[in-house]
Amino acid sequence: MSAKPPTSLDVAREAGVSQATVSYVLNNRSDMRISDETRARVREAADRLGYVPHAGARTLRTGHSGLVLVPLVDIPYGPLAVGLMEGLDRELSRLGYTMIQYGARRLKGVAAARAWAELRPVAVLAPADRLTRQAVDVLRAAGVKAMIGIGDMGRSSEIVSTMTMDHEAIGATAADHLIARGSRALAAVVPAEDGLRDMGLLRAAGVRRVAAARGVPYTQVDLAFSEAAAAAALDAWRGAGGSGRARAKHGVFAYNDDYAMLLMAVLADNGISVPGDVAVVGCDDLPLARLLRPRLTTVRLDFTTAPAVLAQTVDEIVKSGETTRRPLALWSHTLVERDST
Amino acid sequence: MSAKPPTSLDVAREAGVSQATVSYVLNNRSDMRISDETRARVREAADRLGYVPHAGARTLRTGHSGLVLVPLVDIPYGPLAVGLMEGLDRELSRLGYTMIQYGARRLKGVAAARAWAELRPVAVLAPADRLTRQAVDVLRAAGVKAMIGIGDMGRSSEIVSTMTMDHEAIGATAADHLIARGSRALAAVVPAEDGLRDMGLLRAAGVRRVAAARGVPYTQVDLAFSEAAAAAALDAWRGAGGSGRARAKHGVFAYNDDYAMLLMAVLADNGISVPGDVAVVGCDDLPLARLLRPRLTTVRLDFTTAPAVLAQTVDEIVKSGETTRRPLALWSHTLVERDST
DNA sequence: TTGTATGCGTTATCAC
DNA sequence: GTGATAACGCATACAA
Repeated sequence: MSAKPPTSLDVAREAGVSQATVSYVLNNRSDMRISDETRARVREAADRLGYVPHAGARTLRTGHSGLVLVPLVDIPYGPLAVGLMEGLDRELSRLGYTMIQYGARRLKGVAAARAWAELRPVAVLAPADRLTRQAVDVLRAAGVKAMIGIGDMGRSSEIVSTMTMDHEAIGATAADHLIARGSRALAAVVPAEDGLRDMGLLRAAGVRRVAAARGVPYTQVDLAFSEAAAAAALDAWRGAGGSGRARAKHGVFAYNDDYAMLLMAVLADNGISVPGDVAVVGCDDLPLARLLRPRLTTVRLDFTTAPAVLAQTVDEIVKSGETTRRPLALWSHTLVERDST
Repeated sequence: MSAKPPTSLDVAREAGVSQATVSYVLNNRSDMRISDETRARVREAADRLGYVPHAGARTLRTGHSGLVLVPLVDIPYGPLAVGLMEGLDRELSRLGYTMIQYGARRLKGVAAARAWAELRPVAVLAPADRLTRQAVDVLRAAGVKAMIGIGDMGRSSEIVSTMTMDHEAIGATAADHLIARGSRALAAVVPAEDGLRDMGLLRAAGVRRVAAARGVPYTQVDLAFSEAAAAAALDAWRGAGGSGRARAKHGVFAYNDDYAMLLMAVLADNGISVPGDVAVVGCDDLPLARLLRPRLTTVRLDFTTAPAVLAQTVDEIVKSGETTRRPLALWSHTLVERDST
């Protein structure tokens, strides 16, 4: 029933001027001297008609969309990721870009990249493992200027600039603290979940490194997120002489706060005292984890500077056309000591 | 450094055919009889050049973008919301639409609607309170066919089809269960947070209604998400004769699992036994909440059918051009009894 | 200071 | 079966 959306030509007719004048006025082009009276007439006409410019047409004409595509689909959603996205959106729009989340979940591999390329974004911020050689070629051929990988696990950093997370350092920080608080045997939880396992291994490597340097025994605990799995892991650990006669106080880095909560629930069920028998460190500083008793010592990740730096980086790469790869370390971490260590 | 992206004309030249033939082949138009050999040549040429069609140009020509805009920015992110979005993305792409998240956070009110309208989406699924009369006018004028509000709180359902949540029923379910488990005094937590308060009031209304029907006293507990606030609320409640000499067993519906965890932490700190002295019911069935001891009884929300129905509804409205408003009740809830009641 | 004309990449209407 | 051509809405070089 609704008529077709008004175009700039409609506005021109309504205001009694030419289409070009409408464009000049609505884009605030100061190099074209336009009388204030004409400006007012155009603006009023546009308002009256409810005119909204057609982004596709503008993109076609100008050759750039200002779109920044952020197809972060299967990242672990939580307060941290949401905060990062919100900040990024804010900073990018401040620089004149339009941030859009478009996953194209159904498409795998290079097909997904093609779907992204159809929108002719000026930049793509995607999980690093999605930016394969082929995907990057497709995107670059489609005119994408800046491509930044998020959450590098090592390999893909060869291809594009990547926002790395030094997971090993996180594990090391936790391990250092555990030893400082008296642990004489260390363990690290590695999640069994597909998307988390790689990060878990890196964090565990940090724990192992510290354990080796300090000369304390180290155990890797592969763990699915269920009470049953945790209980089984605990039994196995006890069977191996865990907190038994060895008498060495154990320290566990639980990968993150979720796993730490799982662990502490099972430890409590089995009458193992925290931090008396076992000390536990989480990661993320989730609001919920502070409600644990004892309160959870955790590694807090700080992304506050990331959005601004990331947006700035995108802008620079877009404007300079540079193709060099930068490593981006945009976060810091702090150990927050509470009662579980 | 990179040359401009290849166009369908480039593909035509490469394949030695006309531009129109390229379009026919790449769009699989069966009404035009094209020799298999030509088809193959075109496809190969497109692949070789890394040709990707220009979405903006296609939108301009065809008059429709296939874009479904989902500017859900400040909804409470959690496993539920993420699952809903993932399902919606899947179902919409199955129907040939392209789901995009674009918040335009910086823009308020009708300015945000204008930003959405620039993309000429075919449908917009937005928080119901953002789809004001004015915003709807802007979008409709820009050719948006279907507009669906998400998370109605009552008022805006007058304007567009809205996916409602019967929050009152959730509260009532919790209250019924609490009474069945022996509670003789009910309370409902209402979050102090801006985005949650309205929902909290609706859920609390359900508790109040059941309390009145069953003739048990009812208390509304306004609560910010902090241990200090919860401790203060507990003191106030005790001062008012809470679980003291009245001896009536109390049941609390804590709004959701997060607040339930807050509550149970503070109750434990004060030596109040759950469910002995106070029974607690949460909502959402968060994985983490199962780790509580005692395990948390909760109201599980089931959105499994929502994505398919929502996508189907969008498709029907788009294709029929209907403007009637439908109420959409796309979820169900179940009480999951555990140990806290 | 304002208007005219052209082209961006695509699809669709017509001839051939 | 295939190819030339127009039109979508906008921005801009150029003419007036």
